Amino acid sequence: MPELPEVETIRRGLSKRLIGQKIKSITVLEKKSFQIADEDRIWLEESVIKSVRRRAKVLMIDLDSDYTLLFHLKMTGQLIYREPNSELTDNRNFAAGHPTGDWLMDLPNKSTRVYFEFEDASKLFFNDQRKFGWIKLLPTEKVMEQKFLHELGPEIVDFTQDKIPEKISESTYKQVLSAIRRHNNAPIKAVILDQKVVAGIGNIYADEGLWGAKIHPATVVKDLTDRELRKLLREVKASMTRSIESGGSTMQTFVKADGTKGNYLDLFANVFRREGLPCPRCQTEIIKIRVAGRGTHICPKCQIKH
DNA sequence: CTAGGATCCTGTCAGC
DNA sequence: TGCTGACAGGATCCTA
Repeated sequence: MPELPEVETIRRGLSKRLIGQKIKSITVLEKKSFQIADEDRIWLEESVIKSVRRRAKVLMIDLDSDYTLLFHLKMTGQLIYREPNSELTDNRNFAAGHPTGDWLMDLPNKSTRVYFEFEDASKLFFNDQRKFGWIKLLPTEKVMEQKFLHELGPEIVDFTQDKIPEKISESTYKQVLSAIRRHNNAPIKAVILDQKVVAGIGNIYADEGLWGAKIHPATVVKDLTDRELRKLLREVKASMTRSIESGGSTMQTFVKADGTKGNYLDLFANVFRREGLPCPRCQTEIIKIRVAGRGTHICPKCQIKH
């Protein structure tokens, strides 16, 4: 579920709240979600959080023990930070990730897999309905050697900057285009979802970018020009930027000011989960199809297969 | 090497 | 009201 913009939103939110905090205790309710050996726990308890980083969809919390906690939220992960004795919507609190009502519930609940308590009595809950997500611990200097991080393709731009860069660098274009072209017979949507080709694109931003570039997701790579592929990367980047700048999938966007439930996709999405609604460009009804084994949303008029 | 499908899990929703 | 199957904002593993 959470893609690069969602994880970046979490990074920004937790960075403000966690740096300098000392871990007092960790409660593991689901072993599968906490892939850390008992003997390595000494690197966690009593350690202080130094920084919060991100690479692709992986969140990294660096500790003063020179170990790093790694989080992957996969489809249904959430991170929920709560101050003691505070109202749920108090802006000292923070929740982001898969948008469900867990954000507003007493915690831990049945989806809570692991939670951390800090010295000031604040808590960080890792909730994950489907249990695909995980937490790992590695020496900080070994983090980037891990296969799943080492093999990642480039990010389109550096989204961790406060001011997100306007332009994609020429070296990134070249690197990503040559990686895309290694999959000449595959549908373009499948290729941009491959984290080894380009890091951080998931189902939402794939659909949004393809709509922006007017490319049918089932078009095979060899039928696309470099110009079309460059346009696609620009559109993905624009959609991700709008998502991050609108606050992403946070509790603040989930609960509207009048108390009703909002949908953060409304803040930036043109096609994703909008089947049956008019295309914002040509008013044709958006349809849902299957491409690369994933639900896929397109405008059947704007996005014609080559 | 690439391409495509099954798989890990829990919950929800449409259709009978 | 059950029940059943499809599906879900991810990525790996297996086979051809």
